[in-house]
Amino acid sequence: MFANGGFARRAETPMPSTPNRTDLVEGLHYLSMRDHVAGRIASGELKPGERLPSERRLQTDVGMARGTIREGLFQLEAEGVIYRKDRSGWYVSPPPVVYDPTRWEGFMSYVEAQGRRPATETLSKTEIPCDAALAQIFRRPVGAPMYLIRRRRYVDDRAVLVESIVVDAVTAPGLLEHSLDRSLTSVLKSHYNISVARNQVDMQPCALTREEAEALRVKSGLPGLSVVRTSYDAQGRVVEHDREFWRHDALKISVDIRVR
Amino acid sequence: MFANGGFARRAETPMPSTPNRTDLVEGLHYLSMRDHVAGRIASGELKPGERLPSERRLQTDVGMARGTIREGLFQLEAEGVIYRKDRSGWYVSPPPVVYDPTRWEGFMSYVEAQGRRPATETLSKTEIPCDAALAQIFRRPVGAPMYLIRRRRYVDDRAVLVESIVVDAVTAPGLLEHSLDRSLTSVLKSHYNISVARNQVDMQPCALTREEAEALRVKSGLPGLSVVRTSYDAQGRVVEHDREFWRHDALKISVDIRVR
DNA sequence: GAGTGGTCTAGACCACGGG
DNA sequence: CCGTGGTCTAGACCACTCT
Repeated sequence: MFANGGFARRAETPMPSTPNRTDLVEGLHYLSMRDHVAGRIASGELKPGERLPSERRLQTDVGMARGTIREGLFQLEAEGVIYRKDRSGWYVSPPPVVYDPTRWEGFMSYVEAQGRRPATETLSKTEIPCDAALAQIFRRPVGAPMYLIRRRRYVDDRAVLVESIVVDAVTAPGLLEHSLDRSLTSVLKSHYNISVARNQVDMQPCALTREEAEALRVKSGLPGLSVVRTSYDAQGRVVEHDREFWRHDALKISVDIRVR
Repeated sequence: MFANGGFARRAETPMPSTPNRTDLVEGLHYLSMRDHVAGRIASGELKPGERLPSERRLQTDVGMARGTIREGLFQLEAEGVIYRKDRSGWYVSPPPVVYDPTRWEGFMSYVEAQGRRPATETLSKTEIPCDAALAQIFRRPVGAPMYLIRRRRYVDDRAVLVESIVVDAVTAPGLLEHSLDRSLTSVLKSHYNISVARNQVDMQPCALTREEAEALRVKSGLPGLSVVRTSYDAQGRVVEHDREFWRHDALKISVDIRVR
């Protein structure tokens, strides 16, 4: 298409019906470009994890300026269909993992249950003094000792989230000496007999700032999902405060609620 | 870190108050541009709902090409800080509404409870034959009569979501004759004695397709949040199947879960 | 070193809105 | 009508990866 002679006139069809998913012929170049690539993915020509042709290659393939090519790629990225590795190329996204905030299984469990391969990497673990914001959350004095744990988690070797966990050092003394590359909840349970009775979870679309973006090896400013979880024990004491930043295309939230 | 409890965008680097020349803080122009505008919003110079200067005006203000200006604006849009009305301009986003999928109050209730002004507009209501996908969800034969309701919902006069609701026509005969501009759940309860015992809710970042984008009067392909809810009664019968597309910047999800 | 995406410029024309 | 954002072109240089 758009073979020669410049521009196939934008015939802009009036769109009477409701085609919903597959928008057919579009007058806009970046949309045809998007559909061109989406078609090659849907047809199975390009499979999850595979690399797309380079932008300059696509440019000659479809005969558009590079900016227009990129506009189409950004759309597919926003849809979660493709993702990029910085300066390496564009790749077809694998399916998202399903997360149910009302369940207690940790990341390792539910990723594995979905037939994917989870991994956790501890980026840092330090003791910090409680600042004003944490003081309010934990109801502890400013300056009280806290543990700060930063971890990166993977699904099938793709980094999907970074998180910062804060735990009251008085509640779980010596926590940092344990291995934190698995479930933190189970460490708290088995070594400190702490169990969670209540979870407060907030989720919101966000943009990944430089720190998070670097940890996920993506471009700063890409859309992400922020998940903030505060866990309480039966006495209402804060056990854990966790702030996660997910790739926006890695996660699907699913909640099943029954009236009692 | 954790500087404040909210989700205001976190500055990557401190921004000097004089953005004249040699902004060495960020080597990248579109990031200084982004921070320039973000600063004017944070300082209160630009308030929620207000219009930003035009792109060409910003161009002369900060001395960059228009493409670079737009790159910065897209970042702020992804962060939910600003939004655009097609060909009208860029505006400062109002704060998001909080949605708890585990609660039963409808849209009208929880928006009002947050001091905002909700509104619902019925776009269409029709009877349709059950297709294959609906047949599976409702466990009804293909071709069985169904009601399809399309609505648009507002917060403070800004359209924030469009939804398509499907209800089994046999379960709620004559449903379309009632006013659907308020809570559908309460109509089902009061006129048909149907109450919901279980909710299955799925949420996933998505890109708004043309149909949804037009209904929200935004550009096709903008990031959004897809919320699919299926409601069941005490007998496990499907009461309602609802597919919502939200502006990505209009919503914050908050769940509070207690172990029983 | 070659190739990739990331950034940036300086134009242009268009469709649509009523700032 | 004029101004707006939306789209598109055709270059350029850079930082980074190693496809």
